[in-house]
Amino acid sequence: MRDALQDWFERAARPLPWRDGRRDAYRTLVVEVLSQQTRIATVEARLPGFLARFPDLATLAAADLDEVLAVWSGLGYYRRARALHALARAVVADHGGRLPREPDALQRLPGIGPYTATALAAQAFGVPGVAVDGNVRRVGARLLAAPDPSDREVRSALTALLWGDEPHDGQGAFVAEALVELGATVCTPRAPACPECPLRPGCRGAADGDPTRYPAPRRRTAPRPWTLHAWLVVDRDADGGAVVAVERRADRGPWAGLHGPPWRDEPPPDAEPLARFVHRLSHRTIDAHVWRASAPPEDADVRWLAAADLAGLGTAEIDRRAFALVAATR
DNA sequence: AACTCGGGGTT
DNA sequence: AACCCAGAGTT
Repeated sequence: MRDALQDWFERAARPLPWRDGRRDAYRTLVVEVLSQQTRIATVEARLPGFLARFPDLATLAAADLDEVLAVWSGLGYYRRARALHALARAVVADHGGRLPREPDALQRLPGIGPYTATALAAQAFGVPGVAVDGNVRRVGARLLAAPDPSDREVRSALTALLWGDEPHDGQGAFVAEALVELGATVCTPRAPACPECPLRPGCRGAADGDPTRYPAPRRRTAPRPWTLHAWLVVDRDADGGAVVAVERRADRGPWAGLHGPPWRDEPPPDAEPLARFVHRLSHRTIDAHVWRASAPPEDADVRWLAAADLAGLGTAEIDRRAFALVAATR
């Protein structure tokens, strides 16, 4: 079965930019962290910019956190950027500047969980294993015809199917990546292409006739409503150019450490409404109001920046949407 | 085990 | 409007 998977992978895998034969550990790390809960098309688009600014682990470790957040702007889950920066510093401090090879050691680093540790060890260092992400969880659930198997059950079933017992060193470095690829391109959520699947002979879900019954849809907590008011304060600097009040958020909470206009639970007094939009997060539905205020909130510690300077800051999408209205204040 | 944390593509 | 994305960290 492992040979069938390998044949399929070599024939059908998407030609992603990082599948070029170079298995540079740092680049693989960056790809994996960027890929967490993020579509591959987005990773393809943003990887070059990240690597241009932080071409190696030492450069990343030496950078300021704010520079990393700036490059991460718009990607979401900004904790990943903080963790990746902390990881680079930890590897320099504790591992001589080289990533450890073993999954257990990798998982002790910031931002590296069970999936990324296994995937990174496999792709960067050839350590065979089954990395269970959302794609592989679906492959495993269908293989077992199980509505909600644990990650351990999925790993165990796939290990048994592909190796018989334990992963063999040297013969399965491709497996982790191939299983994810299979879930992403063949064993898709709504319309799996079972005739193309190298694992079909062992798949109970396909044998039962409707593999899309597995896994059962995840119960999600409904997004809670949240109302926020942006205090957009536009002033003139000494040269008459427009400058806007910018606040850096605290280091915890949503959009930690990113820059935006001051956002508060209450609108500014005597303010002119500029816009209102809905901004959706996975667990929040934000009713965002943007006001032109005459002054920042009293508790705000703001910097005054021209529009051109905003590009170099770490900002979230909701901030960009508010700042885009500065032009409307003329 | 349930929440938090982004933003957007697919169907 | 669901559903989910090459998940990890915290409570």
